[in-house]
This record gives sequence, structure tokens and C-alpha cells, in this order.
Amino acid sequence: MTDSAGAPASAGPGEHPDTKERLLEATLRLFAEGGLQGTSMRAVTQAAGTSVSAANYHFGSKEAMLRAALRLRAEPLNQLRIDALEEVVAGAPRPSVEAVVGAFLRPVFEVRAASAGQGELGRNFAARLYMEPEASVSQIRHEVFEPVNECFRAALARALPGVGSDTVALGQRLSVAVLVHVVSNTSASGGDDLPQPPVDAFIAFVAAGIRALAEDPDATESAPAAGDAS
Amino acid sequence: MTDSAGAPASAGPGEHPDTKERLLEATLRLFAEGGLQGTSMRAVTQAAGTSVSAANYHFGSKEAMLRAALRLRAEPLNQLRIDALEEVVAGAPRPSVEAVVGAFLRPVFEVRAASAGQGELGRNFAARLYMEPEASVSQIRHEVFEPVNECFRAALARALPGVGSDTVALGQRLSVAVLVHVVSNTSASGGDDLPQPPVDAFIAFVAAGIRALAEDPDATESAPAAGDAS
DNA sequence: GTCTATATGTTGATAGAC
DNA sequence: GTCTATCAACATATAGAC
Repeated sequence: MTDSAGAPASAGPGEHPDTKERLLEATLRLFAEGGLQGTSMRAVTQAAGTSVSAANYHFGSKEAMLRAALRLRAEPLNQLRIDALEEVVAGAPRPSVEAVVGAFLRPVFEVRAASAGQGELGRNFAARLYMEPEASVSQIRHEVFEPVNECFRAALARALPGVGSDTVALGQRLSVAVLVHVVSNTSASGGDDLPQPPVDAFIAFVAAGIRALAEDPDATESAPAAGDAS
Repeated sequence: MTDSAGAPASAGPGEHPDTKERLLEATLRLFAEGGLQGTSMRAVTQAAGTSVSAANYHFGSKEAMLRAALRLRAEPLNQLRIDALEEVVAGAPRPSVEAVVGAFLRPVFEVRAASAGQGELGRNFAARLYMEPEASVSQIRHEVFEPVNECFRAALARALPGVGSDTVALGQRLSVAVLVHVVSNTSASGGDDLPQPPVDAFIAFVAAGIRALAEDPDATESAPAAGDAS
């Protein structure tokens, strides 16, 4: 909505990165390193080789610029996961839990592996996007990931016929939990450079956990018993 | 180490909260709401009914004050969990995975339930402590929680004889993953007020996941196969 | 020990020249 | 469209009176 009318010198057909594009790229990179409050307009615009005024001209505010950058980067991954999930559901009327969980988790690893070559843009970025507690980021995260989560729940319900919807929802949430930790524990969180286990380990963990929830719905719904049954 | 020598008017035997105590309390509360960069000395000292100078007099810097507050709040929980883990190990030479995971997770829920009455001090706090990517917070988190994690790994190794240490370590990491999400998803993360499933659901999920890792060490060590075996 | 006042730097956003 | 110069507000930290 900004490159509509009066952009005579920068609205090329897509050849060289103009100022707006450079700003988005720099925003992503610096946000990935420092989070929202840890990233200043000055740092971003300096990294983009322009000025604060240019950024405010194109986006209006710091938050708007961040939102644009986050959506730009997160939605392709978003679509990748939705496609994978729909493919699993379309391929089998009753897919395995592993297949569904794999469709949910694998694209994240693929994108991380792909962006590992072009610097660490995408590494910390996913962690920041998932973990930043700032309200604006949290809102974007919800907007972008809620369709995926819904798609995941639908696929999971297919894989687990007869299981309650709240159990399915809990399984989805805990899948995200594992995903978040995976994504954060390699770069942003503890400063540790832990070894990265293969994707299948995480899929096996999550699938077994979800099956445990499905097999014991009593624990999911309400469990006042078994306090100290040692 | 600050109330040792020259504190004639505020080092009471523990009756009324002095300035230092009020500062720690306010630091915890505001940090729980806004994170590290989102919490200023001005806001903290104003909430504590004192001035920035007093805070710097007692703690020296913003980061030092935060560190003191974090340790003050996190270490009791820390000890609770270590005790529970040691009790499980002492009670049975080969405890169940559920018992070990329960000892790891339950104290967190207990502390959250206990602090739910005294305002939302402890609710967001755990989430912030676990999720804040700031270096100083991350360092404290590591210092405080590493002993617990080590204790948990030891107990888990008891419950899973013959399982590789890296598999055990992965199980511990993913337990923390679930814990983080549980703790963050009720207040700080998405702004959603999701229903809180019982503790046993999380224990069942984690225990089953860990067993899956233990039963298939092939996936934990290295898994170059099974790319698209659909 | 605690305060007021201040030093020094940074932030996000804007005004106006070009 | 992009820049330089600037604003007002905020940050952490310190100096010195009391």
C-alpha cells in the first residue's frame, strides 16, 4: 500500500533492493539478534544504509516496520507448513500421528537449514519471533501462526479419531512447546551451543506424548487423584 | 553482603520491609510484566516508593538489582525441585519415568498455585525468567537451573538404565520445553487465557516422549534416513 | 541511608531543505 | 524519496546536600 502511486525512482520491477527492502532485511536481522526493545531505529537504518527519516517515511513507526518485516519473513514458512499438513491429510484419511507432527515440525527445520548459509538471519529470528513477549510481536505471532495451529489440530483430529478436542488442542500446544525450545535452544536462549538432534527425535517425542494424552483422556480432562501414590 | 556493617536504621531483625526489600519486590513484579528492557529503574524505584539513587546505592546497577531479585525468587523453587528429585531417587533404586518427571514439574505448579493468591507476581515471573533472551537473565537462568537439570538427568538415568546420556539429556531439554510453554502460556505469551490442564497430563506427555526417545535411540543419535517415506 | 539535582547518552519521531 | 538537524522524552548512573 506504499508503492502504489508516487514512487518514481524506487519501484523497479524487482531488480535491485531499494530502500524499503533493505530496511525490511535489516529489521529482520537486527530483530533476530536483539529482540524488539533491543533493536533501535538508528541501528536498523544504519545497517540498511539509510536514515531514520526514511524508515518512518516508509513505515510510519518502528512497530509498523517490525510488523511488516515479521510478516514478510514468517508467512512463507507459515504456508509451507500449512501445505505440508494439508498434503498429509489429503494423502490418507487417517494419517499417523508421526506424519502429522512431521508436517508440523519439518518445515521449520528446513527453513532453518536453508537460511543457515546466508548468515544467521533465520536462526535467531524464529526464536525471537516465538519467544518475544512484547505485545506487538505476540500479536503478529498469533495472527501468523494461528491458521497453522488450526490446520494442525484438524490433521491431528484425523489421526486420532474419537479423541476429545481439548486433548487434541493440548497436543498442539505441547508440539509448539517443543518447537519453541528447539528453535530457541540453538542460538538465542541460554548461550549454549548444544548439539542439534535430528528432526525425527523430536517427532518421535511429540508423537509419543500426544498418543499418551489420547490414551489417557482422564489425565487431560480432570485429574484430582494420584497425589503421592509412591 | 550488603547488610553487614553500616546499616543502623534498616537492618531490623526481619519485621517490616525496608527499602532494599521493597526494591526487590518491585523489581520482581515489574520484571514479570515488562521483561528486562521493558523495566526501568524509574518505574521500579517509584513502585517501591523510593528513588533511583537508593537502588543504585543498594545494588550498584540495574542488572545487579535484577540478578538479586531473580535469585531471591528462583532459588527456593530450585531447592524444592532438587529435594523432590532426590527423594524420588532415594525412594527407589529404579524409579519410574513418571515419578522423575513429576518431581521435576510438580514444584513449578505448586509455586504457581501458591503465588496465584498474592497477585500475579509469580505468574508472569516464571515465564519471563524462562523466556527472556537478555544475556544477564539468561545467565542467571543457567546458574540457577543447571543444578536442577543435572539432578534431573541423574534421576532420569536411574529410571532408564542402559539409555545413552545424550538421549537422557535430550529428554531433559524437552521436559524443560514443555515446562516453559506451560509456564508461559497462561499469562505472558500470546495474550490468550487458555485453560490449564492438570499436571498429570504434562507428566504423561513428557514421560511418554522420553520413553519413545529411549526405545528408539537410533533417532536420537543420528537419523539420515526416512526422508519422504510416505 | 535517602534524597534532589544533574551529567551524559539514547530513544522514537518530526520539520524542513533538497 | 531521502537527507540533516532537531525535539522532547526517556534511559542509567553519579555528585553532593542532609
